[in-house]
Amino acid sequence: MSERQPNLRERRRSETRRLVQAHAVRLFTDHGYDAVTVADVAEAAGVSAMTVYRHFPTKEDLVLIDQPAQLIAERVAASSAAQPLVRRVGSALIDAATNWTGGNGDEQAANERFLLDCLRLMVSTPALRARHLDSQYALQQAIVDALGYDATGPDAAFRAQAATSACIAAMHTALTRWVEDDGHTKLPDLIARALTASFGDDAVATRRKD
Amino acid sequence: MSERQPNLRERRRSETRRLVQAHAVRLFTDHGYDAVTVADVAEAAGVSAMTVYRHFPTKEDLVLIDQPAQLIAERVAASSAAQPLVRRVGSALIDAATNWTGGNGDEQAANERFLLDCLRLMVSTPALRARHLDSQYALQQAIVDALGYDATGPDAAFRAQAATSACIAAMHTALTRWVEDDGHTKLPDLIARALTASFGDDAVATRRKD
DNA sequence: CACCCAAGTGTTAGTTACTAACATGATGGT
DNA sequence: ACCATCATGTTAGTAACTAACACTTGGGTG
Repeated sequence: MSERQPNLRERRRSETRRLVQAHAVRLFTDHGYDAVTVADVAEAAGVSAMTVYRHFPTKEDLVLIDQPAQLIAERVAASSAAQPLVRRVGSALIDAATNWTGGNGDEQAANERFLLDCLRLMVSTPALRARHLDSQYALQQAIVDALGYDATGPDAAFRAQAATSACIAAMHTALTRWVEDDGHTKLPDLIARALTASFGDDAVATRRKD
Repeated sequence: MSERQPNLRERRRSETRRLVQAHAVRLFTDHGYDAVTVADVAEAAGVSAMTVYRHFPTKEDLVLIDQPAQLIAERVAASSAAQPLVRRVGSALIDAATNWTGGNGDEQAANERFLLDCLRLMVSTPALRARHLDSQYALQQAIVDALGYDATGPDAAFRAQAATSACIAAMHTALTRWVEDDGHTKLPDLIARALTASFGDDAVATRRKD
C-alpha cells in the first residue's frame, strides 16, 4: 500500500476505463450483447468509439475478466512435485479462488457483484463463452509450464497437459455453477467438489493423508 | 448404402459446398486464416461471396468440423450406470474415436488428411480455437443429458457436469497431440493415455476388472 | 410435352466491428 | 514559461456479415 502515487493522467485513464466497462456490462445485461453496438457503449459512457477501442482491443474484451493466471502458476510451481498432478493443480486452483473471491470489504462486495455480472454474460453469450474458454486454454499453458514437466520428456509433458486441462475443465464447471447460484455457494468449495467428482477423494483432501 | 438417390440439385449443392470448403482450407493453410477474405475463397471456388455464406453461416464454419456428438451421446446412454462417471464417458469417447478415424479405404485416407488440415487450423488460429472449444462445450451438454443424472438431483447433475467436462478436456489434449503428430499415433490410444494421466488406470482399463 | 413452383445463385446496398492516420488539447517534467 | 507526451477525437477505409430483389434452372404435375 505504499506505491500510492498515481499520476492524474493515470487516474483519469483508469477511471474512464472503469466507466466504459461498467456502462458496457450494464447495457449488455439489459439489452443483450448482440443488440448493443460499441457506439452505443461509447455514447453511454460519454466518450468516442475510438476511445473504447483504445482501452479494450475488441468488444468481447469489455466483458472478459483476466483470471489471475500469474498467481495460479506461481502456486503450482511452488507445490511439491511428489504429489499427483491433479492434486498439485487442483490445490493451486482452490487456493487462488480463495484469495480471489475472499475478503469482506464494501469494495470487495461490489467487485464480486460486477464479476458475477461479467461471468453471467460469458456463460450465456456464445461469442463471449468461446473467448473465455480460449483464455482458459492460455491458463492451461501457463500451468503446464509451471509444472516443469517439459524437460522430462514428451510423454510426461503430454500427461501434464492432459491432467491440467481436466482440472481446468472441472474448475470451469464450478465457475458456471457459482454463477447459476449467484455467488451464494463459496467458490473454493464448488471447485473442490468438482475436482472430487472428477478425480476421486484423494485428489483434493489435503488435510489428512499428508 | 441403399438410399443412394440424391437429386441432381442436391448433388450439385453438396458438391459446391465441398468445393468451397476445400478451397477455403487450402487458402487458409497456405496464407493464414486472417490473411484470406471470404471474397478470396469465393473467387477461388468460382462462386459469389453470397453463396459461401449460404453454405457456411460464418467464415469460421468453413473450417469447423462437426464432431459426431450424436454418436457419442448414444454410446454414453447405452453404457452401464454402475460404472464410475469418467469410465462411462471415457469409454464412449475412445469408442467414437475408433469408429471416426478407423477405416482404410482410399476415400477414408483423404478424409483423414482433410480432417487433419482442419484441426491444424483450429489449433493454431485463436478465433477457430475458441469456436472449437465452444463446440466441445455443446458436446458436453449432450453427454450430460445422455448420462441421465439430471433427475437424480442437482448435486448428481453437478458431478456429472464436472466429470464430463474433465473427460472432454482430456480428449481435447489428445486431439491436439494427434494433430502435432500428423495423425501417426492412433487417436484412440492417445485419448486412453490422456484419460489415464488424468483419472488413473482404473478409469480406462476396460479389459480386466469387468 | 408444356407449365410452374421452388431452390440455388448473383447483385446491390447497408450495418457493424475494427484499423490507420492525423489533429488537438491537456498533463507533467524541466 | 516551455515543450514533449499522452489521452482523446475525427475521418476514412477494410472486411464480415445481412436483407431484399432478380434470374436461372431442375423437377414434379397436368
